Amino acid sequence: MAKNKYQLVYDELLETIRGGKLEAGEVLPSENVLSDLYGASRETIRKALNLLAQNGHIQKIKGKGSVVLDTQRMSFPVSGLVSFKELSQSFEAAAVTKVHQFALVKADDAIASQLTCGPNTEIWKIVRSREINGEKIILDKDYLDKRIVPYLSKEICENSIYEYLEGELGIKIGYAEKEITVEECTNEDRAYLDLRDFQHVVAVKSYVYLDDTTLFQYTESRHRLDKFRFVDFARRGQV
Amino acid sequence: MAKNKYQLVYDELLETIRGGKLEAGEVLPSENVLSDLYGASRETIRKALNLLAQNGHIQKIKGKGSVVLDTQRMSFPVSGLVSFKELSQSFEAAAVTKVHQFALVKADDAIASQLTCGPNTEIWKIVRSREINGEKIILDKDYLDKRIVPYLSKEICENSIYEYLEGELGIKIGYAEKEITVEECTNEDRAYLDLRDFQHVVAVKSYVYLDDTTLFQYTESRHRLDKFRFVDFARRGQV
DNA sequence: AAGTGGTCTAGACCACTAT
DNA sequence: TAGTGGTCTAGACCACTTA
Repeated sequence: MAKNKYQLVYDELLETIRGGKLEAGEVLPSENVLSDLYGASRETIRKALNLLAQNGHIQKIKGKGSVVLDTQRMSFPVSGLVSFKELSQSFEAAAVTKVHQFALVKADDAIASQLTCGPNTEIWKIVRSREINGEKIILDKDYLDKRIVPYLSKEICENSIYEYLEGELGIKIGYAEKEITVEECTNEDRAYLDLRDFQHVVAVKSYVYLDDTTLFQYTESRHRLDKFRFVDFARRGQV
Repeated sequence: MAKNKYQLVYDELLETIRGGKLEAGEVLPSENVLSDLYGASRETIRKALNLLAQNGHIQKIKGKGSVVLDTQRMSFPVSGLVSFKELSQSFEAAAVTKVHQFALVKADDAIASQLTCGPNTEIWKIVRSREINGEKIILDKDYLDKRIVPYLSKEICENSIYEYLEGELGIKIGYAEKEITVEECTNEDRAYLDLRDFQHVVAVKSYVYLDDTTLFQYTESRHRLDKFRFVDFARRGQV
């Protein structure tokens, strides 16, 4: 559970916002009031509020207060680091994962360059398709460094790999670099996806790092054009 | 100028990283050392370091220090809020902006719903194409609320609107919501862009807000498929 | 054991917004 | 003028890494 005081404040405030107890446009209690309310220093309260601001839930206005933003407008953010399982829960749609390939392979040149590891490094290779409302829409190709993930199974891949890594293995994921481009369909895309007559797919390539800056995963997620949507919340300056 | 102490520290540290004085993998001086160095309290130093971490320049590791990340790997980030002009400067390519439409119009229903303003509100409508290396690749359609931007000219649009808003008018942009999807080409796309025989474009829709949560701009940026690239840096937890 | 970053405090002064 | 958020300080204790 949230053992840090600022995370606790963050969670509770987010809940009151999400729960609709505060409408968009209303202001949160002032920092001093919250400070008394939670028995926390003002800086600790500010830490929680700044997190809410970063994630697009409030806007802090000098002299006024912390205004609640309309978070429904764009609905859920696909931004940041979220796994497919977390995503599909927002969908509320029937999502089915099918594992097409699951193997432990030696890194060839292509993989080695993506994971910046030596050739012959042992790598888990997983190919999965994601079916939503009866159509195979997304093709996920994952490569995981076995030195970091010693064990894996087909069953885990049918569920959520992230859930396993963070929950079971206690692996702490630090950050990721993502690139979104549009590429021509490959034969692999056509084999595993319901592509209709689209000539292109949206390719999302992710490099995932541990807390200690170790690169341990490369993922290529290929989406059918018409079903792709990416939402982002961005701030101009820094918080 | 950076009048805040933590911004000054941020700028200087970023410069030493960018300038190559620190290689990827090396560690910054510890927070206590930087604290002495800059004559600032440790919390102030931490504020600067957390900004560097958020923006993907360093990774802070407990017990070790602040490790410099390889920021070249993905090259420039298109993420966050950047205008086309800032972007094209990174390109180093010949970028030409052509203004196709520049007019003050009354909001019709379509625009009014995007800008959540009443009908008949006065809106600047600008349509521009962006040419890179001799090809018209991007079509930008901007709608700006005249109540916020009282004056605008074709010349300004040929340059950077953001530069004008922030520099000349002193408008403080707070945040933006962005959505990336793929759409079928319209006749407008075909008229203004060198589309070859692509059937789709990447559509980036942005809603831009002021510091005080006023929505004042809606922009639709339409990119030719093969030239689109979006790079993102994401952290799992919060900083 | 020494050094690192992570959390938290109690207080200060400032700039801005409301009235 | 009173209240708000923004910056900054000096100090404390903790968890973690390294030697």
